[in-house]
Amino acid sequence: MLDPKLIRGNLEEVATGLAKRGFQLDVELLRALEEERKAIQIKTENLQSERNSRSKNIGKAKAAGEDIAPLLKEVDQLKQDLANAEAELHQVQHKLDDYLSGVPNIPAAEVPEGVSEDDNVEVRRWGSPREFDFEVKDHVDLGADLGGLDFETASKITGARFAVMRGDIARMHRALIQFMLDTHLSEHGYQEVNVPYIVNADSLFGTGQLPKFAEDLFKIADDERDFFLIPTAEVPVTNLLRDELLDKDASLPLKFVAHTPCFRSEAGSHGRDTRGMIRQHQFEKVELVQFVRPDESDEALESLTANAEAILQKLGLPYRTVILCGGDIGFSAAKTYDIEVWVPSQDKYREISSCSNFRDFQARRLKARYRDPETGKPVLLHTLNGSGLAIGRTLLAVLENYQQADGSVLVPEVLQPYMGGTTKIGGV
RNA sequence: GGAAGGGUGGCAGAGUGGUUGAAUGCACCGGUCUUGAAAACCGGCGUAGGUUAAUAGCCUACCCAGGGUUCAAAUCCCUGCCCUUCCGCCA
Repeated sequence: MLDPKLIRGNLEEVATGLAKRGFQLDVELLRALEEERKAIQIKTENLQSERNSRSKNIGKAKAAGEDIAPLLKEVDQLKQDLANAEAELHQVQHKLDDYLSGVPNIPAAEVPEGVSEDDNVEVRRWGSPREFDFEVKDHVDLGADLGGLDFETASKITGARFAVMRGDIARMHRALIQFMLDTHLSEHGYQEVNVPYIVNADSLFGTGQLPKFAEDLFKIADDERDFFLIPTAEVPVTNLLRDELLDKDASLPLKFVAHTPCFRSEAGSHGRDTRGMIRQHQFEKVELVQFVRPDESDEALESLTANAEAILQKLGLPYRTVILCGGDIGFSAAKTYDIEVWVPSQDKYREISSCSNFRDFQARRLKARYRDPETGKPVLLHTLNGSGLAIGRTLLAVLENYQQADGSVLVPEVLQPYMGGTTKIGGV
């Protein structure tokens, strides 16, 4: 959520900022609603004030043993007027809230102009794609030949966009999780958390998935409760601080790492990436989340992104990092770097991590604050998160980049300790 | 699933219809005292919204949430959520 005061006082500037991401702010609607709100609120509060003072007088009169009947008569009309005014005020406020909760974050100044992912700008590249002297297989064929990746059985058990992993591939999948967690823990200073995979609507509102993106989520069928499967650990982890006010001596930044499954309905993605592990309804992810002071979030995004990139470097996987253009940036984000890993079978880089600075956009929805040691006043935190990394896509990248002519796959050195010293999957 | 008891400020914990945004203690901030610290004493100390040039005043809201009763609700009624204890079941 944007700061209502900012919008009120800088309508045109806000509209211009949002235009960069292709969002057209309804300036006229906001101006009208705001004008209405102001008038009704003042009226309502005046009536409330009058009710309060009259009620106090009645109390005093009664205590003094006076006849209060005439006083009650006086206040009769007031009661009705107040009820009307309050109802009217609620209505306007709901209209404003409904509209504002659907307004996305303003892109940062350095976010490039553009309308689609084609306009994203590469900021750096690491490693160089390997030259293969044989015909590369994609991970689906590799996995099938190795007997460790099975999409047919998964579709029997559940349906499309699920996978069964077996043997060394399942083990490598688990090894990747452990390796990433350990690296972020011991080298990057994150604290491990284990969180619920089912969340309520308030949590999803806090991080921005609701109210606009309900169709991307799996909702649990339950008459009594509004529960959803998490689309990313960002939701439960960022909501750790919902409705919290950190003590002024709280140590910031707070850096959390969590491993969770993620569930996405992939509505609107029909026909895209239907083959293989790229786009599944269920996948696992190691997620990085930071809560920082407002003046430190720009720098925090750089280090968080570097933390995610470090995983790819240790795994020896070539990648590039792009900054998302205005048209491609997510609803809640002010600035996002995507990290894209080299996928040999597709001869291109594919997203494996998305690292974003949300500034105070999520924190305002969440009411996640800390007490400024200088002023003693509550201040909204800045939130950031990024995949560090998506496990399925990392597995896919390892399989394809480390494949050998005989169909076997070498195990990256850093994973070997997590696989009982195994150096190769398949082959002889 | 059955039974009972609870949700009040950063924390603990009073308060059952009226001048209570809320006693008291702890914590915290400022001051006095002290060589310094502690103790003691004095003062301050919630959040959000509105108005405003103002982080000055003033007004409003908030005692889990949402409704209701009333001139007036932390206090009474209803619904929901959450927590605790006991029993049952269960990984």
